[in-house]
Amino acid sequence: MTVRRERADAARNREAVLAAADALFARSERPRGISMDDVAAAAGVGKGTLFRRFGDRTGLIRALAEARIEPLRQAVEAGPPPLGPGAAPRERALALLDAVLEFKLANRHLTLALEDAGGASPYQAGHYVGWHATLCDVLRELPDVPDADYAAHVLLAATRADLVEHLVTVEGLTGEEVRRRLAGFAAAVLG
Amino acid sequence: MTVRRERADAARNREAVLAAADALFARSERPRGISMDDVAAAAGVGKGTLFRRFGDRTGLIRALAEARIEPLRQAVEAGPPPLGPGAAPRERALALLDAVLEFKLANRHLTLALEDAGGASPYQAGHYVGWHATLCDVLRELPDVPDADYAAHVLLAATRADLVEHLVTVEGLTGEEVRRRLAGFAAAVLG
DNA sequence: GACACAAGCGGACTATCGGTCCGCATCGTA
DNA sequence: TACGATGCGGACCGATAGTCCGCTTGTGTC
Repeated sequence: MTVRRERADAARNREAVLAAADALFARSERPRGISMDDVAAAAGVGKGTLFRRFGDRTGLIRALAEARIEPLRQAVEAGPPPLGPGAAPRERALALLDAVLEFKLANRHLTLALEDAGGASPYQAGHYVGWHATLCDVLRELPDVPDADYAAHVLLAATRADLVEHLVTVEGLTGEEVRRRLAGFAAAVLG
Repeated sequence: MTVRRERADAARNREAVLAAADALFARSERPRGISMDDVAAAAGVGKGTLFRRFGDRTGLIRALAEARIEPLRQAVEAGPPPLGPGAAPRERALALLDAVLEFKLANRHLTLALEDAGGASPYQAGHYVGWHATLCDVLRELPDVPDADYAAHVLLAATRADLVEHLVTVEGLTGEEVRRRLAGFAAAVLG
């Protein structure tokens, strides 16, 4: 069983595509406005390369998001409290929600593209399932929250990309204000 | 100023299109899978007729939804309590949320199509703005809810079509169970 | 270094879909 | 019946996701 190493040019192209797509999505207001041709051209590769590597448009966006989310996932799974394990339930729940919101604020366009992606339910994406699971676990330890599963869904729904986008661009809030509001709301829910 | 009456054939076609689209969206699991050609064919009209009447795909879906939502809007604006004006704030808020959720449950595929529609933010749609405004007004009268504007957004986010869809099809809840959960959560938030 | 073969590349090509356009049919009216 | 306005329909267009296959390039072997 020899491990097939990735060819050097393939690795180079993968990086080029991810970097180009990242820049493109970060710059654009409307995710749907960026075509796969755009990404291929910006990365200086052929379209075939894109699709062989990432399967389809959704796959590309997911790969992009997954790379960005990874540090957060690590921090939640094995980082120091209050985000990592070991913190008091209430503090950890608040820290998780704030971290998720902060991530979405920092990557607005990308998360918008991700939650928009191709009609696939955002509720089945790996990162969402992970966040929901840990939030559930934590909420179950709080006596004031009767229905942890549902409460976790709703609290995470408060961080949805298009809601955040609306609060920032239409209602004119700053990122900090949105974070304060979520913190206040969540604190009330957690009792 | 003579009022230009709608021509008889135009009215007939409009009804045919709405009925056909309604049936098509109700039947299909994935809104994106239904093309304008499908609707035109099912209604027995040409594509041009569709677009002249409704502008674009989003316009058609909105027209469809608007017709369905109208009774709910009426009931909220001028119906009897607890949904209509005059009820105690807490009861009215709970009634509104339940009514919205019930609507989305009864029109799952249509609301899914609506919130998906063409990259347009669901937060700027007329019905959402209306629901949010009344919910805000009502919440402001409750001392236990500090940030009415944001709380209204989050509570309405708890009724989002794709979340409801996920709870029903993936987590296997019944509509009644979802309603109970929302009611429990909202009751806790309202104090 | 030369060779052979697998892995990867790229961009022309296809299918589909939203949306437009315009010659023709139909309606309402005098 | 005749006529102008309104509406119809489907051929057509441009864009875009995704496929395909002949060619190139990297890599392990002698």
